Amino acid sequence: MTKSEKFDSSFRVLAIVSKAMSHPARITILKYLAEVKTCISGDISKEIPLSRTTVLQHLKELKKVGLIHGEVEGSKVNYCLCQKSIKKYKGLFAEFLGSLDVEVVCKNESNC
Amino acid sequence: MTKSEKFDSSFRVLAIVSKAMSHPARITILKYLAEVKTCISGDISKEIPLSRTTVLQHLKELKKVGLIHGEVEGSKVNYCLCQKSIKKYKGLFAEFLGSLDVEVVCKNESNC
DNA sequence: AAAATATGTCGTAAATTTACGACATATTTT
DNA sequence: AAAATATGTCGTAAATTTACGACATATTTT
Repeated sequence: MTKSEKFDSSFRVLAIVSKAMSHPARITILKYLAEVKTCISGDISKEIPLSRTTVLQHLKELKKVGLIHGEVEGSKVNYCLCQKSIKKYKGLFAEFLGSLDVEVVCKNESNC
Repeated sequence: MTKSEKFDSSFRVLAIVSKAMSHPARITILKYLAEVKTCISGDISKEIPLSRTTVLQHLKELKKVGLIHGEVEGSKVNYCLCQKSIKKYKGLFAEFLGSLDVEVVCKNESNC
């Protein structure tokens, strides 16, 4: 259904990244990773009010778009922010939202 | 289920805006509105490869978070970008993604 | 070795999202 | 007034997302 090769490729990328950030748990995880400034164990269900499996699921979503990456170390997996993609996505969002910042002329001038 | 008062309020806002931008059709609509620099009829299904009702549905999503707003004018509705919220959200994203830009110290230094 | 810890894998229920068609209604056009 | 145009409202199917629990397995600890 959402077989959207119908849409512009760069728009699809933007949509995919947005989707990765479209859940408060995932935003919380990203922020947490930035705050502790280190890699965390995959089991951060103590920090997030969700079960371990659900948190794992969210970590997988973030990993899928490259916002984080995980390194296996013995019996645990350390997840870290991926600075490279974060910078890239920051640029993408700034560019896109910036491109929306234009003077719009409407008949009815009650702009919002 | 996603009764997430569990999460920080500002994180929830970010998630809601991200969700609004998480579909290529909606990104396309926003970009189109910026390009034509005017208000468009609710029926832009000629520009978007989706049916009229589906496009309407997407317009509603964008309206819900305030990225666009529609003005009824006779038998038609003109949708416009809402500069106010676009600027606000641009700031939010820049601030959030900027806050993720920190030096992360991991044991295994293969940062991405 | 046994217990504890950390993950991984499945399956599943409930909620949402996405995409449309069928109608109904209101407004313009001709 | 009739036809055309622009929306609005419903209902629905199929796909996805979200949240968990039950087990299985691998690795550390004790």
